[in-house]
Amino acid sequence: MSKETITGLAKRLGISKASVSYALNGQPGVSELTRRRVLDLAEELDWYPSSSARALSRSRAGAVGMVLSADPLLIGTEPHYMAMLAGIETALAEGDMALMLRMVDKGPVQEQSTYERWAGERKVDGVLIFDHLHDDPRPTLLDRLGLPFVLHSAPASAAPASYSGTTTDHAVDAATIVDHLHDRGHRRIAHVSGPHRFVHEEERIRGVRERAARHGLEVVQVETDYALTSGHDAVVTLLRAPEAPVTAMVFGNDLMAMGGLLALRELGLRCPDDVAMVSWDDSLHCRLASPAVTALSRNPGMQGRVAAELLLALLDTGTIQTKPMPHGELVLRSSTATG
Amino acid sequence: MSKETITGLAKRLGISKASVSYALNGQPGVSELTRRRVLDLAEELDWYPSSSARALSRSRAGAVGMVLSADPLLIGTEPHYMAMLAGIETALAEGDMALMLRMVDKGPVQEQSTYERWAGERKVDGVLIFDHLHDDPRPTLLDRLGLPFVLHSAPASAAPASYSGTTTDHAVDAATIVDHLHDRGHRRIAHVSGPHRFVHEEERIRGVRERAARHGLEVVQVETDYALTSGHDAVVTLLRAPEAPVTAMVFGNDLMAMGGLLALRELGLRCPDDVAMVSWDDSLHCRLASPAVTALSRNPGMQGRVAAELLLALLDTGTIQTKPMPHGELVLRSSTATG
DNA sequence: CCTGACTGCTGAACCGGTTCAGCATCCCCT
DNA sequence: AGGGGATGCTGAACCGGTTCAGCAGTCAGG
Repeated sequence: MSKETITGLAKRLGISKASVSYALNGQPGVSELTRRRVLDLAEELDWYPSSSARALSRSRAGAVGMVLSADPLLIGTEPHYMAMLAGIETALAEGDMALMLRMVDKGPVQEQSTYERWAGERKVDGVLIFDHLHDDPRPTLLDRLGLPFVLHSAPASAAPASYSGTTTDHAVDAATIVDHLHDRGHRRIAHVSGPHRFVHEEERIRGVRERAARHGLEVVQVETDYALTSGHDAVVTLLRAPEAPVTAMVFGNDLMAMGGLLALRELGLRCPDDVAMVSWDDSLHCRLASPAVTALSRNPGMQGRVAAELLLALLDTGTIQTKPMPHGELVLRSSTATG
Repeated sequence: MSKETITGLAKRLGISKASVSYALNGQPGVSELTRRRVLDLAEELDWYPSSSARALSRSRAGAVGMVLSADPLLIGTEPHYMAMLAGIETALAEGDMALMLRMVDKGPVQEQSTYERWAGERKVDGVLIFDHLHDDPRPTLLDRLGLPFVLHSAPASAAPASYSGTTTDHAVDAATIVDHLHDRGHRRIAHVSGPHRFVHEEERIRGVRERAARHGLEVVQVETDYALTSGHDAVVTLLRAPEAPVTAMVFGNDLMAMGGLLALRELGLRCPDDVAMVSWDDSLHCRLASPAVTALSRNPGMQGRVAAELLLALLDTGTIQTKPMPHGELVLRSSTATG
């Protein structure tokens, strides 16, 4: 039980607190000999400076926060989040920052009051936000609170220069997907997207529509909410429609694609023979499904890592930068194979 | 930007810091009138006391830590972790505690040095540990460090009374699974377990063996490491064995069960006709697989929540308690259906 | 009328670090 | 020999809360 403090160390060594502090932090003002003596003693006692005392005097918490604002069920089943989190944590650990995690289910209000609280208590030095919304209230709020932030994975078209973030060009990804379906001979496709309030969904929708137009493809758009059952229901509705049926479907995430597969099976239809499928997120689900589902692989772990690094840079040096993420790569699987 | 401090509040109200502090914390020593005035002003300015100053003077961090010690790939694909995390976070939020998360991949050494650091810096008030090992060094270490902890999901047989934790009776779960396979007419089964260094795996293995013996079943044990490919490889090995083949397999987690299904498909065998399968963890993977896999549902979210509540109680009142978790329920699916 | 308990409040110490201004030394240069 | 600039160190203030001892004022009981 190390009840040791900096004063204790100083006494043992017969020097002042100040010198110990300088020595520990690699600051000038102490001789190399003294520095060594301090570091050695600290190691020997395995003593670490109290994080709260440090936070208080430096006015820096040494932690960044992240709010996962979603249905716990969705969070639990979406491998995407965990992969992203793992990337983020790795980068933060290297920058010697702790990750403070909060999960809220009652939507944006809870998320925002979490930020207010964190800012007021100075509990985190910055936050990472994602899933950019139309008229997103968060950047304004965070600016007002003076809480630095990085906006992760904002659509390229909506990328604002006034704050740090990673951007994704969904138009390119849309083109990749649509081109593939066109190659495979599809002429009428459905796009089952997530909620339109997400800016990235809008960009995807526009991307799909424009690229499809170029090829002379018809597109049916359906808005849903990323849940497994929504994917299922969307497919049922699509296939019951009076118009000519689509021959391929693009899903906004892997869960909906899985729901779609279930629906197809129920309806006695086969994939890809009757309907081909593509998921906008790749995950183990897509690999394991039968048929395995063609999906856009976007490496959420690496992306999370980059976002975290941007945040560290912002906190360290105040550098505001925007980093475009690499385009997704379409992993071809059976769900879009041609007979 | 609230640069307000407790001194500021005190000045505005013309009273002392001490009174403001008492008022805020619901402590006696101030009149109801004064308390109201303080609380109202705090609300109006939306001011919150600095967490680091508070942590320093109370010597309490207001956060608990958790180290996820596993291959990032495994973490990202195991829905189990996320569900548990969601439950834990919910309980902590209610107890007004923050969750500090760290992910390490280089195994136990990193995990232990994280605890040393956290304890030294007094960055967390307690930690949650899980995946109890044989001769687990962590309880001893944490005791030495004076860091309170809760051991989540320790096997009932190994439950020590000296510290708080949740326990799981794997023998009962093993019986549930074995009974089911016996009912379905299997006489020779395989048990593909996780690493034996986990105490719960040992308890499961013993549980399966004993129950099987009672029914006169033969059991083939295989030790692996929870990875998808390990499940796959185990199945290939099992089915190539010269002895009589098993007709049912029990997998230590959902990923291995998925790997097993893949292997079966490759070998041109059918589930459940040629080999039946059961997973010890339920998850979306089991539901979505084809055939859907019979699995033991254990509600990791609820269990995480209970563990977090134990930790809160321990920190609050020092209460050491052991809570047994409900037995798992076998969700019957096609992978063990009879013709 | 005096005592003692209780209420409401305050000044000051304290938590454990960081950081600034200031003070010796010592060395180099002219 | 003396001025100027590093170098190495220290005392004290400060970060923003909590908490303790103490001090008036009030009020009930003997």
